[in-house]
Amino acid sequence: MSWNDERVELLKKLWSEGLSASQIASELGEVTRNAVIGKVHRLGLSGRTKAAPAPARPRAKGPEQPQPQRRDQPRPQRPATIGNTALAPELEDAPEEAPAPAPAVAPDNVVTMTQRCTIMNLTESTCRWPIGEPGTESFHFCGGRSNPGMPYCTTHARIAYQPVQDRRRDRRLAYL
DNA sequence: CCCTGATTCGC
DNA sequence: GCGAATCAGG
Repeated sequence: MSWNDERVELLKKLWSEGLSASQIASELGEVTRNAVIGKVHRLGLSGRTKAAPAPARPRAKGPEQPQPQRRDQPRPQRPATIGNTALAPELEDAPEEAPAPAPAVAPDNVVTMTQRCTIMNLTESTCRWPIGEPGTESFHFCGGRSNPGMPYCTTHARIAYQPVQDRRRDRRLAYL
């Protein structure tokens, strides 16, 4: 696959949004993060503004060369939810430790729309129920419509916020 | 060890 | 131009 206009555009967009090269690579598909970084530099949009933690590395190997390039300016703080971190909403005590999308007790809501939300598609109104192994390519979020004030859709909220008394007794845990 | 981005250089 | 390899760091 090559860098057609669409892909370059998406690259620019995502990069400017503060996503990491690997995240962008995953999103684009069929490219490695190296490819993304290389392209980013070629496009001249490196260093999304940032302090200057890395002054300038001449690289240990090979003959040294003058480095005309510069890339340091104050960086604007990345969006709150980046890096494969975060996303665990702090619920008082609901999810315990195993948020298991349990198909066990089939929810009446059969139409749990799984829109395959990636991290960047999450908004205030999208269900943040994690699906898959965090950190892997297939990992995504439910993406259904969340209820006001709640990070999950109705179906997943029911699983996450189980009534105290119910929580006590058995619930078979089943991961997706 | 996981991850970042940066740089070089053979292709 | 492309991107793997490599580097420097968190």
